[in-house]
Amino acid sequence: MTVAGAVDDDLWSAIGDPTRRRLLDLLLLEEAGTATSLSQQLPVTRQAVAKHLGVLDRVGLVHGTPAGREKRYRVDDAQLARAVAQLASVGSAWDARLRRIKRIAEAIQVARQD
Amino acid sequence: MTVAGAVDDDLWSAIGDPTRRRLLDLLLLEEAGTATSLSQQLPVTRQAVAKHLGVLDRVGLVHGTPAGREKRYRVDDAQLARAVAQLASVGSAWDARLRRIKRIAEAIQVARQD
DNA sequence: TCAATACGCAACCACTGGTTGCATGAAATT
DNA sequence: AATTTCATGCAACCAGTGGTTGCGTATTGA
Repeated sequence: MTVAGAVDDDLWSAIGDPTRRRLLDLLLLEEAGTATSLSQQLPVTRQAVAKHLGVLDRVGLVHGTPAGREKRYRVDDAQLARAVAQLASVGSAWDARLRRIKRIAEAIQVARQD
Repeated sequence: MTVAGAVDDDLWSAIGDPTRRRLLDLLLLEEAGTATSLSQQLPVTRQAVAKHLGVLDRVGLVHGTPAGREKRYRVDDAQLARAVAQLASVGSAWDARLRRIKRIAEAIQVARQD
């Protein structure tokens, strides 16, 4: 099994952006949020957040429902769980390869220094 | 502890690119490689690979040493282990939050469908 | 009714992943 | 020794994207 499958690429690129990660963070904390409410807790404009919510919505990690004059976004738990699983999968694959080359011992020690 | 710390962003952006992930993959498999040798196993040009190796080198995930007319790159095991650890950390943080909202049960089942 | 607020669209800028083209330097061949 | 080959590096260029500002529109509430 190859670590970097083409299927996961959109998911990765969605999760790969720091602003989008923080967005998911906020949505997990607050259960729901609009572009403007979220933008107030981030160092970017409302429009930037709106674009990000757009790509997250397109990938399915988030779902937005119009509520009057505002559009409320929520995390799609199943999709995020799926994403987390893929994260873990890539990580463990690399980990396994590092371990297989038997240089993992010192590597872990150095990695624990931060 | 916040999931998306500013410190990790360069590491994430390095790992976030699909081509760079595949590059790391290849380097883990073959122990070492040059821009040209790696580009032959990827659907991108040698120059693109060279640029990617440049950013991976700058972040420290990879290290290139000149050997005659070619420049041989190897993975930095410690750094990659560190990166994998951060991957896992973000994943488990999200996982914990999903779990804490107690909707995790069905989410996992749906996620297992692929 | 009218002001405030939340959204969407469009134009614009900077950066980045990708390309092609060319120049340079080391290796190998004759 | 001279030449050809091969790997690298640099520069220009293009497309996509994260970010901004500006404006128009619709819903809410005074």
